[in-house]
Amino acid sequence: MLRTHTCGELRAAQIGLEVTLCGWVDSYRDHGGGLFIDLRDRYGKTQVVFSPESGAAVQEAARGLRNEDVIKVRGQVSARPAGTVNPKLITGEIEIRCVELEILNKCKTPPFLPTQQDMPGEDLRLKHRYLDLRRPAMQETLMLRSRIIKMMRDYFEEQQFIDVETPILGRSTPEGARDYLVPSRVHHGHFYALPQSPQLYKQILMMAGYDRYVQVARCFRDEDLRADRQPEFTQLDVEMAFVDKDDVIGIIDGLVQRTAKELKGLDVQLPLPQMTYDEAMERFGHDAPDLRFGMELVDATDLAAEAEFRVFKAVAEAGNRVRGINAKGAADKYSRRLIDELTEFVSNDFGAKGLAWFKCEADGKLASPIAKNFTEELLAKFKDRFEAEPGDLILIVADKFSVTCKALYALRKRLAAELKLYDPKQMHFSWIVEFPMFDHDEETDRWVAMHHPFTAPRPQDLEHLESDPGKCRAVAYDLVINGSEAGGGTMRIHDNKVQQQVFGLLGMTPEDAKERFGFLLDALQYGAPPHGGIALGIDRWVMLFGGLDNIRDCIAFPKTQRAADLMTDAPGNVDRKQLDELAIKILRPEELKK
RNA sequence: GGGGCCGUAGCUCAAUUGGUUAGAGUCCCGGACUGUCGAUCCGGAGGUUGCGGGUUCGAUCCCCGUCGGCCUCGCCA
Repeated sequence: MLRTHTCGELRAAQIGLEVTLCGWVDSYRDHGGGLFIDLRDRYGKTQVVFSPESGAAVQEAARGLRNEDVIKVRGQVSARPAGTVNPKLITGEIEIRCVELEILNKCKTPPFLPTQQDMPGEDLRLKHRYLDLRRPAMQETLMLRSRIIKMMRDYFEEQQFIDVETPILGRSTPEGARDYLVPSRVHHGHFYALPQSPQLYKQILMMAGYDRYVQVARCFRDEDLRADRQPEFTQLDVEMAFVDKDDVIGIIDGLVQRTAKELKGLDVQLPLPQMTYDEAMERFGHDAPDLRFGMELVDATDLAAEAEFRVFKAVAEAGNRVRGINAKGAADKYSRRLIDELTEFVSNDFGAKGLAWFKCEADGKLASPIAKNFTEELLAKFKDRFEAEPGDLILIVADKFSVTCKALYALRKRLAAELKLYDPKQMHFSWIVEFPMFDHDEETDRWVAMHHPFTAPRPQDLEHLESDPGKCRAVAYDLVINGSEAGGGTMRIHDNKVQQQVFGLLGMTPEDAKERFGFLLDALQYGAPPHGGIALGIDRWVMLFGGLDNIRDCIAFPKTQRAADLMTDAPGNVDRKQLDELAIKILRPEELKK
């Protein structure tokens, strides 16, 4: 070891000890006579003093030190003179009187300092990630990530789970997300796909008798990125046999409780609350609602039908919905101009044709540009329905159910943030259950699996699997933390016939199904136990428990929105020779258009 | 593929209605200073205003294109 201690460990108790520290120069203060260095490593900072006692040569060398130089210092741990103790540093009672200095690596003037107040641009941070990762905030996040993963591993090991690794090079299954493909050198024209998740492998493991499986699994999806989405991400993948959904939920409940306690000191009451998908859509317009605050969606379709207001009436008569939210006390905070902004917001991105609004005046009456289309009596009914009080702002969207969901969900989320309806430090955990088995794809007029094609329908819904797929509910459950999908799972089909039936509903011929999933259909006939599981998004857990709003800050080497790594410049060109081995030819853009 | 925001000194930002020599803090360089901890003080260096084109007497500012970063819709079984 080059060092005897870290920069975060020395205290008054070690005064008098001769120590050697290594680290980065965090800052330097040259006073001519004496010179001070804060030496930094991931454990903390320690002040190093260079004075005439250090010797002329050492002091001279110290004078040349600059930020981010990597040095080794030897010296005695000393009490700081009275009045110079620094309470901001955990090591602030002591300092090292340096007698020997070695510069291990001189740092060029860096493009930015890990210690600077103003955050540098994200492109620069990603390009020089080694500098960015030196920032204490990044180091804390990666240490938190490490703790979370360890906690998960410990927890599942205690419960007799076995960690099994599954292949990274697999077979493409064109359902779901776009695959990352890897060309085969041995089989020209054939490709591996990187796993979107280890789904089928873990199911096969259940059939193989490994009835409690866990893996920290890297997953790949070639889709566009978002603040909370990376093309490669990490899941805690779990699968269990001879269980029902309550067993899986129970296991995860326990993990949530322990994590919240150990990381946040929060006492989470179990079982975590559960809400059905239908209820969530009705009350919040989304399958991952943020339950840290109220402002629920209110239905007023029946009242809208009574109005002389054509927009409302037409929507109600067409069987669509008129719904809204009541932003308590927000009437004064939203001027006409700001409401116009909200209108633009819901119409540009969420397909709403407009945003109707009422302000509840001091006299308790609802005021609005559209109020003249309503009788006094009807306005009073709206007021009651939305439980409006003076100062409240009611915002209403009239449209297809799905549009009201999207627009009001977005509006609710935005207003809650703007009105500070929740404490950002607060955490809320819940389950959304009983998702639909299928979504109807308008474009292709086909049923598509809402979760994945291996999801088991509820036993009571088996009968209308064929007759009314849209009504069929799955044994599915999503873990929602603060309005973010933090995990999702299902019980799986363990019956060959049901699995074939579902494949059929998804538009696969028996031949298609055999070609793509023959191994699964086979395995289901050789002793497949009832099983189910879940996958937790580890990056998102880190984000949520770390109070961060960006998944890139939870990952050591993330990709930009265009899926590039600015440090290594991946993806990059490859040699002609490599392509030849793979029998791959790159088309020019104009050739591709054909 | 669509919508939006941003790009000015190494870094973080400013620059009046389109106007004359593009500024500040920090970093960097030189100097001063015996207790600082966002050290202080003095001096200095540092600019293809992302790139290309256009409008104009004149463009950091307006227009078009392009590159890059971010947010978002679609997409994400």
